[in-house]
Amino acid sequence: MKDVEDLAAAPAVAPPPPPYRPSIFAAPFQKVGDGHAVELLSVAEQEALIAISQLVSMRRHTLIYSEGSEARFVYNVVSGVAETSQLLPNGDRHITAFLFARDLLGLSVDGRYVATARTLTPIVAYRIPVDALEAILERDPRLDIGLLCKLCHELRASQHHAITVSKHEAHARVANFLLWLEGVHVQPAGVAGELTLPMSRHDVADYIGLSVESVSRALHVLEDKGAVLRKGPRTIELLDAAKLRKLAGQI
Amino acid sequence: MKDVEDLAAAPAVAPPPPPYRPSIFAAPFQKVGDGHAVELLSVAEQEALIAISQLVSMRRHTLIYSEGSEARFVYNVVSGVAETSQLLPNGDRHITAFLFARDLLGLSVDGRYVATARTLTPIVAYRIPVDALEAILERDPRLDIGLLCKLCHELRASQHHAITVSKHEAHARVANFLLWLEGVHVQPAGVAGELTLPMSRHDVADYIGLSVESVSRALHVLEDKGAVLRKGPRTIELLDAAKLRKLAGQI
DNA sequence: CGCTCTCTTGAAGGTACTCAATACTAGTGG
DNA sequence: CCACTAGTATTGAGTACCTTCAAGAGAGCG
Repeated sequence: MKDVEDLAAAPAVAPPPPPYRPSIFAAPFQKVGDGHAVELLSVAEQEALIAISQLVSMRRHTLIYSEGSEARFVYNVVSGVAETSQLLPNGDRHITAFLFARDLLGLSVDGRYVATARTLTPIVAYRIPVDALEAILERDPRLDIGLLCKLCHELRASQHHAITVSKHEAHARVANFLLWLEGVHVQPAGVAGELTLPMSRHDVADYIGLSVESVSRALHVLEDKGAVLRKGPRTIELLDAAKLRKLAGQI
Repeated sequence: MKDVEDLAAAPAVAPPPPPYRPSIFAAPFQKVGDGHAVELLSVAEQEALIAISQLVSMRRHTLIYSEGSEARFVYNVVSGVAETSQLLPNGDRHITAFLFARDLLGLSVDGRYVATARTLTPIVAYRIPVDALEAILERDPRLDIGLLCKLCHELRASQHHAITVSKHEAHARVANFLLWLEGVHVQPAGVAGELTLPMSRHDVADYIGLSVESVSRALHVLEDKGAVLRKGPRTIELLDAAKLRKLAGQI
């Protein structure tokens, strides 16, 4: 696994803008809209970001950046799935987030990345230099507000994740995870109600705080109760969403 | 317990600015400083916030706002401790955050508060109308960046919380909680190494995802191992910080 | 000073974890 | 195209931990 930032001299540059544009998607905190996520970047802001960014593509299972290394870029995912993780002192790995199209990654503190990021699928993303971004932020208050919304959105997701992970039995956590994934992950042209998992059982386990075996057993339970059907390790059909919600503790 | 926003006609207005000023405290994401939290508001920004805000004080165990109600204010805590919580469908209560001086509360989505907030101690805070705040944000990019830093800080805290809560045994969670509290909660003039808990066992349990009894037992374990000493239900002396860190899994 | 609420402690039961072995998938090379 | 292989996923048995239910001790408030 190679760190793409080390390849700065010869990055894999994807084709020009047309099909892809920078995009930030989140629910605004203002009382406009119906509470659903909307595009937060104006065309002008997209243009400004395109001007300072580079569209890069990476293969699956590629290290994007490492925890603790100098944070020079922020990434805006165009397509594909990535994950951010942190290594705990005892050797356990905790996945802090899965990131999809229209998400941002590259959170840093004191100029250093707080997590390790890697791709789970082939990915296309805008790579935005932080110093150039900061220069834009100084001048464009509307862009700042868009980012504020996105961060609020992320914060809320993280709090929701903490809830999922703290209470609930194993099968409830997995049920919650499947429902969440169905909502956020745009499926690659498949059968309706069929969920394609871009991550391994190990990733799922490290995300919801269970052992790999428990995830497997939990899926078995959900299948036994008729809520889902395992069609393959990475393919799960949601048979009964209502039942799944009930098993997830969402009553 | 009364909702202070319903008392808008006659709020408890605290004395003029001198001793208290709006303050936002967080670690910036830029590579300046030593990685520690710093004040993010300039004097001019503090003045601007004072101009649109009202300094309010509330008694202990007072409802500040309810989940789902219209989000008209953001609060900047000056002194005291508050908590935000969410009620789960199954009746469990999950505490999303404890908030101290220099923290912000009032996160909303689509104009509605996402959690219920209540005071744990007597509290003094700036109550900032969101519409007036948005007007300032439109014009002051630097303030936006301050808020971005604060949100990053919160997001990181929330992710750390999710980690604490997902892995780890009961005594490790409690040890982590005590160490975290020592770091963020300015102690009310007490003995060095002595921790005053502003929240009940029930609150702690709902925060770290354990039962009240398990929290109690975990404290017993930490005491048995010589890491802490319970001097009272709300007073805990940290005898051996290194040992506590080891028990917390921070090695 | 007594009451109530909070906190602690005890015992039984259930759930997830660890260790271990087997089945399967997918990627590789012949 | 097929066989092989390494990694991934599932299943089983035993153990350790947390939760629940229950009762008692302590603190704080009127």
